[in-house]
Amino acid sequence: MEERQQKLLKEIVESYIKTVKPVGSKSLCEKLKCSSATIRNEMATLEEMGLLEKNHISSGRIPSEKGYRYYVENLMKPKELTGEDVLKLQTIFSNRDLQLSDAINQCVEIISEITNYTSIVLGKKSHQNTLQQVSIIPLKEDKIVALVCTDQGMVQNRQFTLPAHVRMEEIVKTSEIINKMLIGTPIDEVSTRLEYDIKPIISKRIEQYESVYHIFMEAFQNFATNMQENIHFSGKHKLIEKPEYDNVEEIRKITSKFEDEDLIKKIEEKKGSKGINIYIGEENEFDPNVTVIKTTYHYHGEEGTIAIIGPKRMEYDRVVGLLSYINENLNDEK
Amino acid sequence: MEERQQKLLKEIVESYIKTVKPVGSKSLCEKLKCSSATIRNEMATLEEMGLLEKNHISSGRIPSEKGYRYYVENLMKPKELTGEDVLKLQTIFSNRDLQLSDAINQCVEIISEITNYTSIVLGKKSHQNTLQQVSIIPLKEDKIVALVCTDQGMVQNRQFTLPAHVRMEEIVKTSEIINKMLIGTPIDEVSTRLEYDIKPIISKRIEQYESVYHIFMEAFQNFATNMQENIHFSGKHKLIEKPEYDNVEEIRKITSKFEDEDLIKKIEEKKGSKGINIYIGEENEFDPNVTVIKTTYHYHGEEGTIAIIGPKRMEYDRVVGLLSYINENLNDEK
DNA sequence: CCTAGCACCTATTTTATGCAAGTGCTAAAT
DNA sequence: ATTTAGCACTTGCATAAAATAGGTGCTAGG
Repeated sequence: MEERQQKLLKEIVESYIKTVKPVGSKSLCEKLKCSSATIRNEMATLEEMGLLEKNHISSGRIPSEKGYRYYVENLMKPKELTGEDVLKLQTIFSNRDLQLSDAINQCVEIISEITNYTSIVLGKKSHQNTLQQVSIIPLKEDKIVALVCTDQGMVQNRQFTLPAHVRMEEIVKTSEIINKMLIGTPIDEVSTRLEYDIKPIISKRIEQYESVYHIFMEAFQNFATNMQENIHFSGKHKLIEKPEYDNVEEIRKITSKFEDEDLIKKIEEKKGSKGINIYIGEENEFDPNVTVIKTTYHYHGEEGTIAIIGPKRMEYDRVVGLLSYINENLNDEK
Repeated sequence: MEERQQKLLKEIVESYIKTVKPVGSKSLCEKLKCSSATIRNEMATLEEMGLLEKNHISSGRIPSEKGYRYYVENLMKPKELTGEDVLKLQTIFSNRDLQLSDAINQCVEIISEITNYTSIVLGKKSHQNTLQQVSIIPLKEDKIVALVCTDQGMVQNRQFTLPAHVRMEEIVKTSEIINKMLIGTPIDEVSTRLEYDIKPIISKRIEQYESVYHIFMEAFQNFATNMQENIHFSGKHKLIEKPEYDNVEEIRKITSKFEDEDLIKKIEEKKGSKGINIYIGEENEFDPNVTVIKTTYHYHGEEGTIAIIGPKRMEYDRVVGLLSYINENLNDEK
């Protein structure tokens, strides 16, 4: 592609991102140092290539999805974060006493605030966590709380009512056995080890071992579930405040989608490459009118996805810059 | 107020709730067994009383806020729940192993589903909980997790990095002292007791007692904070799908409000009477175009508010019926 | 290869018009 | 003293017609 065409495309994309108005040939004369007629010719060829679109036969051009993609891959320069923004993020990252999950959640709030788009963190998993301790706390009546804590300090708890004939001591004894044998086991292998290592042992010593086994089994499964179901949004309203959302139906549609957890999870499931992934319009499965930019973090035993949702005319340079920074700072080097 | 006027108001309110269309005099002839002219006369007097309004000089009447209030207080009969709905709610209430908070959250989902309005649970507090156990779990390096568990099985945890010169044994010893002395203390008194009972003791035995004291202090404050900040929404989209939300600005406004936690909390703070409280339009501080109906629950040591947000033409009879049921079933008798 | 000029499109805004729904008032009926 | 019928009048809404603005494509000349 010729250089002037590239420059033209770049100008059109950036102008449209800024103004949301189809861009006409006249407005670019100065920047490209040629007449509107010349620009119209070039525009026509860019349109033939599928990089530009017209709303109606005679209004300015807007970038097509293919146009955005070309822009993202060839023309855009990620923007460096401002010192101010870096500072905001660093204060979160460096707060060592903040539970990691909370830190990430706060991080997403900041992202939404500085980008002005909707952002999500989701799919938190903890499979690099290992078991640190199981605790049983007896309550009154036949109730207990079972706690699971990992080496990274994640804690989940679940309440149980003891089945008839199961005595407290048996539960406690089992928890001690688990603590003796399974500490250091990756958290997502615990269920398996529980079945193959622990069950045979307690079956010899405990009468109602099936019930006891089930309690611990559920406690660990609860851990896995709670970890994965976590979806944290920030700035839902930012998206619908963009001027492209100028009709009621469209807003309702997107608002419903925000509440559809299964759909949100699709954002996470879509496998991309390392680093930053960009899904423009039809490329993403969430909504054909938005762009999703996401990255993953693997940090202190927790992993998850951070995604930003904005209109297709997203400020790619700023968002990519920001997510790159986060991606670099939130990944343990191997 | 004359009986016929009451009946007229009732019909108008109920018709408007159903159809969202201003109701004209003709449409009510049959129900009231008189001519449209008579009805027009009565309407005029109801309007003078401030119970009805007109959009423009000549379109049917709609109820004013005062009209809704009169309806709610004098004309409406709360609707009994259907057996089906009762069943749905009972399955939640009767699941004894569900953490109460989770049960309430699920409850709110159901409420939103069966009413088709937005619902919230908020302001969960735990001041009837008493301390059951404090646990310290050491992690690698100088990190620890401090756990607080109440007699009702609520658990909160917080991670700390030990300050220099503070040894693990000192923390553990302190936690033992707390467990010996403070078990059974109402959870919101623990901070005070920590200062007046525990601090003097450890100051004699532990060198860096100020640091140790601070860790536990923070752990308990963390408990209080986490308990109170909890806001759980369900069905945000239900409200904006109502036909009165037919313009973009209005939808954006309400969506922003949904994300404003301080504003949401005002719903809880507004003190009302026991039982069900109804705030119509200007009467609530959330948004003058909606009605908020709320009730509180005090159940197994947890208390909080459940609120339903809908348009002013809310189906008061159904919602009040539902919330009454919940109010009855979710309050320990004194 | 670039540019000026002009005919031509199409969306948007403005203006005009007719129609539907409902009211208020007056006068007659009960 | 109420209730009702009749009618003039008001307003909103929908539809159509006209004017406007922004921009294009093409042609011809530099």
